[in-house]
Parts: sequence; C-alpha cells; structure tokens
Amino acid sequence: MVAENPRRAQIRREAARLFAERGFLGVGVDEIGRAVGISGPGLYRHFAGKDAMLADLLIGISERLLDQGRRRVDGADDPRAALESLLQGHIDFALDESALITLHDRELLNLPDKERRQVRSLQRQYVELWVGVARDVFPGLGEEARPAVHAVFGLLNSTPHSAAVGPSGADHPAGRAAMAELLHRLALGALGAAAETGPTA
Amino acid sequence: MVAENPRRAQIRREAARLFAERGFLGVGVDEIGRAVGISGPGLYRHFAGKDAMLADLLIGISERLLDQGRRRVDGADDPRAALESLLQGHIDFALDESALITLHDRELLNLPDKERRQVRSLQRQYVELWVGVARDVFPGLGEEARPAVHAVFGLLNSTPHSAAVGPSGADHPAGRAAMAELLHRLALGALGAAAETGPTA
DNA sequence: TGAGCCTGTGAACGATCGTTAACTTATACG
DNA sequence: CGTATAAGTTAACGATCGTTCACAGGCTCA
Repeated sequence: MVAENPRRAQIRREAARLFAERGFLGVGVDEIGRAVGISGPGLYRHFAGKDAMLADLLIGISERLLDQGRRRVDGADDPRAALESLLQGHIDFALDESALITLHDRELLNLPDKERRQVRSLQRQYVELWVGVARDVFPGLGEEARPAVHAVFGLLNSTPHSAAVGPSGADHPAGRAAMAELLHRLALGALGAAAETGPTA
Repeated sequence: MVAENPRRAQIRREAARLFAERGFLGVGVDEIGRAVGISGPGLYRHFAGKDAMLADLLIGISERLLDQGRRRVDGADDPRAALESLLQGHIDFALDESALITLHDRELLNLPDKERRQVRSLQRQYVELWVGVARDVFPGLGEEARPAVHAVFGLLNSTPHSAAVGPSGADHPAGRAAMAELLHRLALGALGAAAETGPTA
C-alpha cells in the first residue's frame, strides 16, 4: 500500500458514476476523460483500457464485500450477531455506494473471461459466508438457504432503483437511517419466514 | 387483435433472449437476424429499428404486468387474497419470463425519452397497485409501504440472477414449484416484518 | 545543464454498428 | 395474365468507438 495514485481514484469514481448512469457500453472513453478533466486517450496512462477500468471496479467491490464480511463474522460473538453485522455492512454498502452495487450485478457480462471468473468466485464466497451464518441462525433453512440469501441480496441491492441516486447518496425518500432500518427489518423478516414451515430437505 | 404476425413474435423472443444475455448495446442487429433465420437489415421489414424492438419488449411487459395485476386485484374477495394473487402472478412472471424481467429493470436507460416515460408511467401504476393492497393487508405500513414494495420487487426479480437461465426456464435449483413457494414466503415475510414496530409516519 | 520519466495532447487507424438503398422473388388478387 | 405488395437479399453509407502513435511540457535528480 503506497499511497494510491489520486488520479486513478478520481477516474474510478467518475467511471463508476457514468457506467451506473448509462451502462458500460453506453459510455465512451472521451466522456470519462472529460469527467476527470483530461481527454480520452490520456486515460491510458492510468488504465490499460476501458475493460480494465470495469474490472478494477468490479473486483474491488467484490473484494471489499468479502473482506468486510469475513471480518464481521469473525468478530461476532454468536451467529445472530454475525447476521446482524453482515446485514448492516451490506446495507451501508448499498446505501453509500449505490453506483458500485448497480454495476456489481449489471455489468458482469461486459468483463473479459478471466476477470469475470475472478469476480464470480469472490461473489460465490461472499454468498457462502452468508449461507453459513443464515443456516446457523435459522436452522429451519435447509436446501433453500442459498436461494433465500440470493433473494435477500436482490432485496438489499434494489435500493439504487427505488430512488434517484443523488451525488451524496443521502437523498433517499425516508432518509438514510430510516431506509437502513427498513431494509434490515425486511431482510430479517424474509429469512425468518423462509425458515418457518419450510421443507427440511 | 388480428392474429399477430408470427415473424414479429419470433423476433421479439430471440431479441429478448439476446438482450438479456449480453445487453442491448452488446447485441448487433445482424446477430438478431441470424437468430431468426434472416439477415440483419431484413429485420427492418418488421420493426422500425433496434430501439423499436426494445421499446416493444419493455412496453409489452409493463402493460402485461399492470393489466394482469389490475385483473387480479379486481377479482379478489379481500385484500389478503388480492396480495396473494398479485404475488403469484408476479412470481409466475419472474420464473417463466426471466429474460423480460431482466430487461425490465436493466435496459430502461437505453430507451428513447418518449418510450422511457411511457414505461416508467406503467411501472409506477403497477407499484401503486401493490402499495395500495399492501397497506390494506398490513395497516402497520405507513410511509414505508412504497420502498418496501420496491424492495420486494427486487427480491422477486432476483431469480434470474440466482440460476443459469435455461431455455425453458424450468431449471431452477430446487424446482420451479419449490422456488415459487419460497419466493412467496420470503416476500410475505418481508412485508410482514416491515409492518411490525415500524414508524406509523 | 541535461537526461529520463511521468503525464498529457491531437491526429489517425481499423473495426463495428445501425440504417438506407437498390434489387430480387414469391404470393395474393382483380 | 399482370400487377401490387410483402419479405427477403447484398452492398454501401456515415457515425462512433477503443486504441495506438508521435510528440511536447514539466518535474526530478545526478
């Protein structure tokens, strides 16, 4: 870690915003350049190409989610606390970095094979982390734990769609804190209901 | 209704599949043509352009969802039955037409202004239909009914992501029926939890 | 001072893409 | 029979896009 190039960070931020707004293929390199104050080809001094920018963003977010999730589970006193912590972490992420969350499951198909496999692997590990914790908290979940966790992700990640995404990300209809609390309750309610009367298969 | 052109229906089907697989901007007209056995420019005998194909798909699905939803609510004996029916209808849609569900909230930004406004209007009416019913069933839901409904849509529409989408759509991990049942329970559990102890604001 | 790197520029390239044009074939019909 | 229409074809167009190239200014440092 050697004091990350600030220009690279700026490009990342603007590219994420533009990709989320109009899609990876809908944004040209000249436009990304203009957003950071340089011209299109100048970006190639900082990234190997447009694909590399998307790969950097998607791998970065996948690693951050997984690392944060592992740290939270390891630091929790019991399964219930682990689930609560996972939830809070993911909700914070969805509310504060909605552009990245959007890209995370919308632009995977635009990645080159190698990087796509890497992101998928990280995503899979993150899901398994949740599945393990969910099974501990809700023993009633059997074979359905994995699809239930996937559905909960869909629920949590839906926030970018439910409000126009402002620059600060703080303009959710009911306020950020209220939205976080609501998502928390929705997710727990869903998992709890999946565990009740579900087949033990 | 004058016996819809079968070639148009074929183009719609293949275009929906390709757009869902690789994105609207990631698919060329030549490829769509090849999928239906003609060549690229031949498509222009059936659609005004590529944009028109996407518009046809998105407007079509939005209208079908809204029409079906209204019919189901009108035909229900009580609010609870209306919610159950809305749920079943949307789940059937998500499971049987996962390609369209994917496009529905992924490719809106690629529509021309006029058509995008039309789809947004239909979507808004569909959401309001759900919000009304959800408020009747769960009086505890106040201001949070709308974001909660949005989140439930995210949950239900997540199914395309949780399994590789087979041609028949019937290859969900736990079987179609089990998946439908699980989604039903998850959605009801989420809404119920949102209504409990939630601010009445 | 001057050599070398870092970061930027504008011009140009090759490829791809949506669309149009000109033309052909087959079918339906008065 | 003759003709209008529907549904294809290939060729070509203009535009856009990602990327490369050749070059220039400025900073560091021996």
